[in-house]
Amino acid sequence: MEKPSLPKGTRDFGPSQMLKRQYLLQTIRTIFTRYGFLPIETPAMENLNVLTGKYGDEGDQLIYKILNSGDFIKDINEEQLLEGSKKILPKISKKALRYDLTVPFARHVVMNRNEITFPFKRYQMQPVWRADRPQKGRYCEFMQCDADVVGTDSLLCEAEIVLMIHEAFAALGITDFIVKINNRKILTGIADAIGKVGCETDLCVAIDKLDKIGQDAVLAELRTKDFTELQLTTLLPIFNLKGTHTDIFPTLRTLLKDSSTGLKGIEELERVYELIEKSGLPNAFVETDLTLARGLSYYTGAIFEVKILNVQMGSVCGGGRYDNLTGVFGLPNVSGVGISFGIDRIYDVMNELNLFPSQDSNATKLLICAFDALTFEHALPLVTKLRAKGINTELYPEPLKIKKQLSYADDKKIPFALLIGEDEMKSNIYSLKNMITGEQFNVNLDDTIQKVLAHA
RNA sequence: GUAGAUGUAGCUCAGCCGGUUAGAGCAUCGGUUUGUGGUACCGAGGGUCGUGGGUUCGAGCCCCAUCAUUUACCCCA
Repeated sequence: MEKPSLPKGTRDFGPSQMLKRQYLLQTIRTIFTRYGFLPIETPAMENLNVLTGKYGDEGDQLIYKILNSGDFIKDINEEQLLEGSKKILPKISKKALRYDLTVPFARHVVMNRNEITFPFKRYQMQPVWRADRPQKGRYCEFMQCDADVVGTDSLLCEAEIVLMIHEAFAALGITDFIVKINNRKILTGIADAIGKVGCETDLCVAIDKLDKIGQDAVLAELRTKDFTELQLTTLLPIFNLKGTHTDIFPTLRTLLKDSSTGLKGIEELERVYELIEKSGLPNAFVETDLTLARGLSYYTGAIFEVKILNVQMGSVCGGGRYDNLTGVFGLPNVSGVGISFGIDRIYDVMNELNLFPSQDSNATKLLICAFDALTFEHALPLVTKLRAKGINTELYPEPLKIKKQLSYADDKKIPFALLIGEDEMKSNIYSLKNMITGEQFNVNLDDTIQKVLAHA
């Protein structure tokens, strides 16, 4: 006998988990809809070349590739094998599981450009797959909830993303969170300003560790990446930029005065702050974090990440603006910006903080217990009538011992049981048992309907 | 890729210095109660101690290997 098992980083969801997940998804869906986003879905798999090259080298490594059907190795000779897996990959795999929802969305936009009215706002809630090493809050299969708008440069979209995040977390009861915001143009500007054009990634990776390993260790790491002492000295003031955006931006503007890209980034961020404030959210939980870089290589403007405070968990939301994602598929000048809620992490956090409301109201309300075959038949039309009244009703599928049937009701937390024996069948007066209080009433069908509905 | 931790009943875990027949709680099933659950009491089933080798008179315990799980780093939602 083989023992069943699950691939690592994947999970089953039982009924109680699913009810909570659906609540979470529904809450976010409602808010996306309120902001004018409409749903689409795309296939679990994409052609491999659609996905590769969009996420950076690390990202490409983590894409699950699907082997070609049939004899996938038939066109490979020994010589090619020796060239290594990277070379033969395109020969043995043409498809892959999607790594995020943004790239498939860009692909969808390009393919449907003639039907789509721009700006196009869509949301998408589907699983994605990453061949990562699982650990706390990290899974190989997880659900993302994306809202993106493409076809406009307007910074209102960035501002509305921040508003949506606030509204979503408020609806979920999460109050201690912070939206970290940055702009890739500022990062480019910083690299320009110290004369390391194009090295913003190395820079960010190092700066990001400032809190963890300290300034000296960061400088040491940068030296190994060929940063000169002069460049590091120029960089130093940037390390100390702390406080609100109004504190940071004047200094930053001076530091980046020679980089037109950097200045543009500052200007954009300032406008986003202004729009958020004018939309009526003056005390937004937003913080400019110059060390925020984000690995996905397609971002070009604003970048976001949301951290929940007081909980040990990586970021639960991420997103940003991408100017050229549709461009790589042949549709230039369509800028997009979006946000992705990582609902598996949000689920874990809400569970930890006990924020899920009871989901009992979604489950069965009434269990009908028949004592024997005859009363079982009698119960059949009753079930239909009760269901027609909108009451979630079950008839225990076999007329077993009442003990057994009530145990089932208790186990499933069904609040009412309707007992039907010979006497009840003859009189049409049934015993309705309240499973919570233990009280029992003699009722007809109408009373049953009323009592059960009243309980809800 | 790097480093650590852990694998004992369906689940969570005890198991002393290496010593006789490997335990508990929960869960499951049965009974006390053949028309009444959740509480209580009684009882039952359930184990190749991850796997393979080694040391030893003797291994759940020590050593080696291997597999699996998990945590942290990197990176990410």
